[in-house]
Amino acid sequence: MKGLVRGERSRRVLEAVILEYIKGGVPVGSRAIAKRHGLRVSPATIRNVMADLEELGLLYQPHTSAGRVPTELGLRVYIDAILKIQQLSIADREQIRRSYRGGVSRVEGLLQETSKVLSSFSKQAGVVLTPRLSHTVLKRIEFVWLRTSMVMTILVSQAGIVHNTVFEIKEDISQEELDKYGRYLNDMLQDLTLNEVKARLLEEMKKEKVLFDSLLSKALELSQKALQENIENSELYIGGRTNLLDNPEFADVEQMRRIFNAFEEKSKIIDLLDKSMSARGVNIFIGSESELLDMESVSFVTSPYASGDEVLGTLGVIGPTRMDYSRIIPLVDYTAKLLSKMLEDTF
Amino acid sequence: MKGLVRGERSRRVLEAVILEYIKGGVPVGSRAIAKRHGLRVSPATIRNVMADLEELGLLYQPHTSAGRVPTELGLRVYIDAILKIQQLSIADREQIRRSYRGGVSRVEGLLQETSKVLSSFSKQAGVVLTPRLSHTVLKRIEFVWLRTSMVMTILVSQAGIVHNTVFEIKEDISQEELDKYGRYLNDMLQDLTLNEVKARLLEEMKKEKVLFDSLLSKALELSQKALQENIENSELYIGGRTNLLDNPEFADVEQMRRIFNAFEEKSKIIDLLDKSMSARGVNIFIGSESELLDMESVSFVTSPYASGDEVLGTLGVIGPTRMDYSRIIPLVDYTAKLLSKMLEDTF
DNA sequence: CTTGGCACTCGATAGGGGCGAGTGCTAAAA
DNA sequence: TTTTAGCACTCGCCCCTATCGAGTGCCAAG
Repeated sequence: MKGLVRGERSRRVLEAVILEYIKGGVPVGSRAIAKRHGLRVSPATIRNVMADLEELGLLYQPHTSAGRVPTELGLRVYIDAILKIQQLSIADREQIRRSYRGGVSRVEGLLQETSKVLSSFSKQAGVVLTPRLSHTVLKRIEFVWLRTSMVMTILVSQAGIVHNTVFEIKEDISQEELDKYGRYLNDMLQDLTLNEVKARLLEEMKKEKVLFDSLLSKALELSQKALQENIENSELYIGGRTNLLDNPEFADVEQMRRIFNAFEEKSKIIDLLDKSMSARGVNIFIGSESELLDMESVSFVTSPYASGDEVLGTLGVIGPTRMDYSRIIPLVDYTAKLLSKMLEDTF
Repeated sequence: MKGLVRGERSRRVLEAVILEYIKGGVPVGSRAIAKRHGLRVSPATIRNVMADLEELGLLYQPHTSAGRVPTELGLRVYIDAILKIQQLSIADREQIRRSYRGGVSRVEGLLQETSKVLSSFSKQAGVVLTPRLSHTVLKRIEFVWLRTSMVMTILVSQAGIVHNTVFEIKEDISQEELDKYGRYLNDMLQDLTLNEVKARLLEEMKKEKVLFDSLLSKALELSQKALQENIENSELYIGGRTNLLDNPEFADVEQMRRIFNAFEEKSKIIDLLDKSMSARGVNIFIGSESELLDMESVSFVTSPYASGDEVLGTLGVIGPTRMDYSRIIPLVDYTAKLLSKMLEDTF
């Protein structure tokens, strides 16, 4: 990939085109580049270089007499080989931390706040994927009697996420009895991940068939039911959708509709974020790379966040391919680390 | 209000203009009305009537040589005095009920699903306001030890809504102890509304000062903390935002941005829905009536929903003032009743 | 290899003309 | 008195054309 752009000058020109394009959003011409960016050559020379870059597929012209616009590949090369990722400035970091003042008293709130921080600092949309229950450690399970034969189960994960499910049971069970099951299960299942819990339950149920211990058996049955529903859910917080409306490339309504549909649908975005959960550090998807087909001009910058060793979820920024990567990449990186730290400190 | 439109014919014409306008979204002319709508008079006559209606402020002309468009007042008169609200068809009702199949296992899910149902049947945005905790009956309170000095409180309301708060306490308390407090409080507080609970706690704390029963005192202190944060929260589920993009009146981006900002902000919409919570039956806010200033061309159709006698929250449809009230009003009405029934049956 | 010059391309913008939907008014008909 | 037909008029919309200018590619000279 790095070999794609040979000369130092080519690289400078590519960078210049991209910077100008990110700033202005319109195709950039040779003159503009020759003037700014201190390349001490004439526009004509720039034009030659640009023609080369176009041949390589890094730039393209919307029409014959227009300036150049970077292609996805061009952006990719820029990000991988040219952009030097800087630290976020002290001032920015301070300001981000300040956004969290006022104390956040629920993980859900913390995550939601994070999506807002991401959006307001990037001027794009911010997203935060909540931990998938199946990978997190169970902290507590609780049964609540609602009405005859209806029981609610509440699961609390190590990270402080609370899930609940309501379901019907064949015969009524009193709250006292439910409490007993709860105590029993809490002793047995604490500090296992939900996937382990599931396995453990199956195991115990087998034994149980032999022992006919009805307390245990009922407890197992209950928790089994509760787990079925809860384990694969994952929520997505989205902040600053409206920021996207300010991007001139989405003035065309059709494009806009696609993105907002994806926001509403969520599942596609969740899938994408899920993928980047296993990667370490910041991940970037430019335009069609995300394979969210029909999302040509949208980029994602994502990073997983964790608590201790346990990777919990992913957060990121969604914006037009033409976004200020040099600022957003460090932003996402820092925010992920900060969130990780906050989760660690609290839970 | 009813007196505003005297003649039977005036009324018919107003109705005709509104129906045509709702259908087409463009100013409607005298010819169109004379042709359809079986008023057996000439366009010229219609024009005279229209001129009268315009003088009354029920219609207006965007410009001299255009047709007429209903004003907010015109819509108001139409809804209050002309529109006969019909029942939703059996087929529609059946289909709505069917949308809820597949079992909904959490109230949150049920409410969210309802916002989707509202949006997909209205082709507009659907909203559902979750019960405000302060008015609902407490079903259960639970404390979970997270780490040294950090405790999570989980509140379950009668209606099956689960809230949680995390807070720091001065000295560490073991899970066993927390359980004890929980049991104690559950006995004491069950079946009071959270407002009553709050009052009760204060009362007990006074006694407590005298008795120096440290179990009770700590329990009270804990729950006090938990309540502070939780009691006034109210969430808003919004479904089908993108439906609004299809309305030609929002082709202009500025208008769109305002609405989506309100969706993001939420608090304004929550306030509005809150207001209509005390009203009985369907409530309609046309354009500026909502006093969500800068929301001129947006209407709300809302209705409270309940479980038993207890009014829990509000749901509704948000769309352009030009929406099909004759369909949406019964839709909102039916959905509110259906949701009420489902909540009642489950919790 | 670089540069200035130059012809050329093509989108964006503005102006002008015609079209047609719809009006208000008037005078005749009911 | 009310309704209707007729008619002149208004004005947004659409299409066409002309103009403008940013930016290009190419060529020949440095």
